Amino acid sequence: MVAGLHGCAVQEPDAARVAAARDRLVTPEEATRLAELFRLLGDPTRARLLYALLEAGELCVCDLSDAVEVSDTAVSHALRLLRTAGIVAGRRSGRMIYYRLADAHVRLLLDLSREHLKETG
Amino acid sequence: MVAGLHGCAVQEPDAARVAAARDRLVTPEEATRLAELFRLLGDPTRARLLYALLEAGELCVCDLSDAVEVSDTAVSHALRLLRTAGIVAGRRSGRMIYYRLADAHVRLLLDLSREHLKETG
DNA sequence: TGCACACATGAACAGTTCTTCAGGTGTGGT
DNA sequence: ACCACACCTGAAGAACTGTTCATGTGTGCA
Repeated sequence: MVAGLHGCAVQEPDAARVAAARDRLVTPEEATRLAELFRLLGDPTRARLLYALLEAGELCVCDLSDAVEVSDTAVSHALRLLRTAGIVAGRRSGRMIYYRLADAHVRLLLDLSREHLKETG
Repeated sequence: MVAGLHGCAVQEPDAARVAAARDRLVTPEEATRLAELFRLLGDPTRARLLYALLEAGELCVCDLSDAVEVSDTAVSHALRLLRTAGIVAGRRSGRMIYYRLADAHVRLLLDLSREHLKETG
């Protein structure tokens, strides 16, 4: 029995590790879902919105538009994606809608990511 | 003095919070850099590669290609981006190159992100 | 030296993404 | 009732992204 259909010829010693990497804890579907989460954080406009909310706690769309220096339309589109994903939530007060971070884990990710700046310069 | 050039008409009570959100800790440039980091994690293939490395510690390209079920060429392209960003590093051994996570913060982010799965279902 | 394997790289193409523009909803003031 | 404001939404176009295909580099083996 020679090598299988896929991958490199050396399979005996690494098969166990490959299996471990594939089966344990994070399934392909889960990794894809987490990638989706990271993808939402991986846009300059959305990231700046989120960090602004992390600092300020709660801001309306026009304040966000002002803080991030992006058109209110673009902010609205960005917030819709974040809202749909449950990352932010809005609260209407008069004509304004105040947005806040709505996911504790995302808050932790944002906090933790700031540490990255100090090291990588 | 009426409202400024930008944003909503209500500016007095929120000006301080907007300023805080803009000035404190995370600058626009930093947020953009962090977005770039998240963007790299925000692709299914790259995310699966990273979680595989998180589990297995060290894997060669063909093992990764097998584990993630993506062509070795696609893996190579993905690894190049991650390598350039300092997220992974390669070690040559014979004809194979073994990759590993090279950034402690990214490792933390990946670990922390897994918690997200438990809550959001 | 020659071949096979593991991996890298460049070009090209399909799919996706983000912004802007134009128009729509809902709320408050007069 | 009307208008202005804060915000939302759909369509459209430019820019970007990720994969595949074809080819190139480097290592080990005979």
